[in-house]
Amino acid sequence: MRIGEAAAAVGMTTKAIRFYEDRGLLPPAERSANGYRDYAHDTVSRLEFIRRSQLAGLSLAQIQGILRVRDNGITPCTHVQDVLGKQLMDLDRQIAELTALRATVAEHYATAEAADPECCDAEQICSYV
Amino acid sequence: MRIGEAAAAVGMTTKAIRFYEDRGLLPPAERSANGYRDYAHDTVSRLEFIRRSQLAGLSLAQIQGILRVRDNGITPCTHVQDVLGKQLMDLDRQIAELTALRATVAEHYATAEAADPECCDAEQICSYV
DNA sequence: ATTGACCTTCCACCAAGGGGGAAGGTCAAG
DNA sequence: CTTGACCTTCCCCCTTGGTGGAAGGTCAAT
Repeated sequence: MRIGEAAAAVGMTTKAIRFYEDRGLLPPAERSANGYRDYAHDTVSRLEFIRRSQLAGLSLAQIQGILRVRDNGITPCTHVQDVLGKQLMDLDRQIAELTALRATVAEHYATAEAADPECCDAEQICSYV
Repeated sequence: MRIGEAAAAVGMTTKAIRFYEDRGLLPPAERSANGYRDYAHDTVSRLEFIRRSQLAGLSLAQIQGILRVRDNGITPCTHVQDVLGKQLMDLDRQIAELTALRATVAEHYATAEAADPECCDAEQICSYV
């Protein structure tokens, strides 16, 4: 199948598919006699795996790591578990950071609600932040 | 004061200060006879305001908006409250998104822990994602 | 007079994940 | 035989918040 069909099959753009090939997430495509990329059906599975992984918030680099393991003939289960574990820790860290930031901003907001606008000192631009 | 002194006073790089000027967060600097930027003391306050605002997670565009209001001679209190309110909503949205993503990833992770590695189907690369 | 520490401008680069569009080749249908 | 829909490679563009370096000017101290 040609790149446009593969793209339509998984709901990606042809640009994205070429980009993934360029980044090493897809092996260099087979070519038809006219030079067009010619994909086997398993490429669709691979693209769908990339999509599922992205939905799990994995970066292309992480996805590439998993695919490389699979391409070496090893079942990537252990590696995937590692990556998912790291991803969980990373998400927890991000959520904690955002939650802390939210508390700070909420505090500023409460100050701004309670304060007297006339007390604004031009020197420090704004005392609520 | 010269740019290096201003930078040292607030713990920024000279690069960052020129960048802020370029982005319109600072007015075009006064120049000494030799062409060097020559800052008045209130620039330091302005830079500190920028820093405080960044610590509250505001983007340079948002900070610029606040400074523009202040530069128009208006006390930016109301505008700042608006921006902080938007920031709170934005943070809540981001936290909700990350929390939902975390739940998804945790589910994948639990599946991976419970599943039999031998059931791995090469066709779909990895059934845990 | 020359070194060193400043300063100036401008241009390039980084993360991530692609999108836009040019210039050109290929192929089937009307 | 020409039109339209594909495909190819190529390079530039976007976001945000800067950083790095080159090429050159300025100034105080040695």
